[in-house]
Amino acid sequence: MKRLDCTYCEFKAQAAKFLKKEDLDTLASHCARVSFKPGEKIIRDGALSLNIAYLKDGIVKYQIQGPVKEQIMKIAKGPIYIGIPTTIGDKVNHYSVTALNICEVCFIDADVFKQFLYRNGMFAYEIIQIMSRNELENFRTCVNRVQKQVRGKVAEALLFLADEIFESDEFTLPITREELANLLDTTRESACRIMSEFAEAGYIELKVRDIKILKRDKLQKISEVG
DNA sequence: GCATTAACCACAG
DNA sequence: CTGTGGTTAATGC
Repeated sequence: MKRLDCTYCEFKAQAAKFLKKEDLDTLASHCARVSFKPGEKIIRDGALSLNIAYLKDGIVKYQIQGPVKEQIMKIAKGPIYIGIPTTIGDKVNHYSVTALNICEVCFIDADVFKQFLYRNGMFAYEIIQIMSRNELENFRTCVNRVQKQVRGKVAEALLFLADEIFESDEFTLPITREELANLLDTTRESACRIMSEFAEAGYIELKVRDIKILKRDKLQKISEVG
């Protein structure tokens, strides 16, 4: 197995910058790096979790089993921690995380991770900050999902993908229409229709999965107003 | 009433 | 898996 060197990892988390050399060595020896292909599950709902998953690179979707069907919670991109709540919060995973493209993941021994939290205040603070921001964002997306109209949600999602995930106004949708609809709490038909509508209006260029944002200001407006 | 929004159904590439 | 069209129910003037 290839030896890891966390000290010089270019995908290192912000929090890990507060770890000393010896801690990083400890981290390296209690950490496994795994590569995932699109569609593979990095975190499996219901499975025992003894490691904190850190997504070094790649795009993933979070999904959770609801009373009716599996729900996509969000799309996110590395480098980020993807498994803190599910590993610290319980022994068993409460959600799944699936790779949408090639993903590089480090699985950190949960006990080692906890030791860092206990002993290193700066490290712990960084983690708390990440968790706090996540919660704020969750509140935000929660109201948006409930109060925005579908048109606004689609516009928002397209801008989110362009700005946060691909950092480009031209990108390929990493999920099906069905999944996008699920993420936005609507139906495939509505999502399809609204995207066609945007294309018709010249706000975007649409070639099935390939999307190009042409009138960002219009989408911004629609996203805000609903 | 009338318009708008969005889900549901059906069907064709 | 996508894209559309028709229908229907709910909601707001």
